[in-house]
Amino acid sequence: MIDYPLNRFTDMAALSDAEQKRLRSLGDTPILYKRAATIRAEGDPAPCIYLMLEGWVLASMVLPSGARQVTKVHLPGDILGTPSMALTSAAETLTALTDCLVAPVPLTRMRDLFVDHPRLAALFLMAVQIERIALMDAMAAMGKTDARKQIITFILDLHDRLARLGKAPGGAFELPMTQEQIGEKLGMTSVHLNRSLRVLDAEGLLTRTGRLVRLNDIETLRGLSQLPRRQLRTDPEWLPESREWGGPARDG
Amino acid sequence: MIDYPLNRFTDMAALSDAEQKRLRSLGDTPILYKRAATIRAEGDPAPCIYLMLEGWVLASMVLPSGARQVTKVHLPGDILGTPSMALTSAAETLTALTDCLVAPVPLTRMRDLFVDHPRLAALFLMAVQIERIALMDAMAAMGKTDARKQIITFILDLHDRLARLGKAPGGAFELPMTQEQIGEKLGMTSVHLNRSLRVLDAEGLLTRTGRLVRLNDIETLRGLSQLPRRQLRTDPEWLPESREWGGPARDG
DNA sequence: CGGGGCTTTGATTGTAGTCAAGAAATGTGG
DNA sequence: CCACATTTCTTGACTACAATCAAAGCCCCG
Repeated sequence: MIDYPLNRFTDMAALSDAEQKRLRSLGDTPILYKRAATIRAEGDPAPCIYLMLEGWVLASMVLPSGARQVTKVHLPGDILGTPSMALTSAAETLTALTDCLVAPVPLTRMRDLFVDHPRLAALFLMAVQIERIALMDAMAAMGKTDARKQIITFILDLHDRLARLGKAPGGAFELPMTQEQIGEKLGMTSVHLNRSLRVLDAEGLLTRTGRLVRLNDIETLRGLSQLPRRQLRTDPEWLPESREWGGPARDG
Repeated sequence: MIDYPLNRFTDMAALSDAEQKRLRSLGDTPILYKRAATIRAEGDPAPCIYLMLEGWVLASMVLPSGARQVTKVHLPGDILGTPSMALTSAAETLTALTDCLVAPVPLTRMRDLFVDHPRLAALFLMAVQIERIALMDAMAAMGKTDARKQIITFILDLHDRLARLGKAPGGAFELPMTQEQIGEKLGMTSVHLNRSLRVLDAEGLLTRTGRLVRLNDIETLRGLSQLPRRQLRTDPEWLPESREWGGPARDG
């Protein structure tokens, strides 16, 4: 029974007590990874996924050329490592950006979730689709947008996700990534990223003080961002009904 | 009961008779869309997903700037429109590249699938994860790769998917896309795509005759492609058991 | 108070975008 | 089956955004 942000699920539908309990008992005892630790490397066996409780985690893959592409910046409440559910070995490397807390969920336990709680399974599927849309959006930004707008889109996305967790007071937050890593996310070199960042700084749109980023004019930034605002479907009529009982609780 | 390629499911696990039957009765009567028809536009309501039986379909999104990004080229056996399951309106526009046949599946019917057949629900989830990995790969190729290698990766992916359907005899296939559309997929202008294509042609790696593409040296091309070959997890031990009975058949 | 990673800046190169126009292919109607 | 209209493809000339290479300054941490 761990205290874990359920927003990935509750954003889309109300959960019964039994469901909340089930989700909270889904993960094993959380593990603490230190900053820069590798949680799981590309190619490793992938017998579990992870619920993220605290910290920042980078998901990335390395191409044969040696170049690294960051595919996702994960925040608390995210579910890590799910793309690899369908593969014999992990598709992405998961690296701790800060000290962080993650609870492993053996895939065999996911089976029970699918059997006992079709509603939670459906919500899990929706969460995955949301991630997929995030990838589509990132891809569109990369393909069709110049560096400056891409940075705005990225920072704004982080801001909105942190704000939902109450972690971006006054439009400011700590960004624990090097410019190299941000560049690897956006598909540009750190040099070019740096220049573009200072342009944004000079324009007064955002201020950086060390790793602290402050969005000075969120509305203007939102206007410049090239992505549609997605509207979550809450309580879709196709969701299966809640089940009050959903199989034996694992921990008594 | 429609004849539909089940490879998206059977690639990963054997299906019981009941399961096959259920999948084949999932879709409504197939609809024929003519070339260039819009199956569903971005922003439309999205009450269903689609099973694809025949033809080619493009999934794309348009940015505020007016630029279009193609997010996926769909082939027979694919499941269309699933990203929008989690949204109030469709995230992508689905356009028929050729005359094509698709069977709509109302989302309410997906609910029954989740309730009656947890095993099929889990396989569906895995199929979605595969799509997500495809997006990650495409993203990596865009961010970290030059035009020539990106084209190789794209053509090779199409080839492999068609070959699995027996539609790329001798390493050749019809590609019913304009260079503009291919450019919109790869994040480059049609002019630049054209020049890069002719380079590949001049190098002898691939031959184009009208819309017919022939891969002359697949092994060399595969070596140049910058993506890892993903290995599907077949029959993962965490899959729920088959159910012989899975709710009332819809059509008797 | 070093030292190593990170950031910043400059100079130069190169890949890809833009604009434009002619050629080829494709589709349409008579 | 041909003639015309419309896309699509191809090519050239020029521009610009981003990569590369290199070095200096900064800052945090031990």
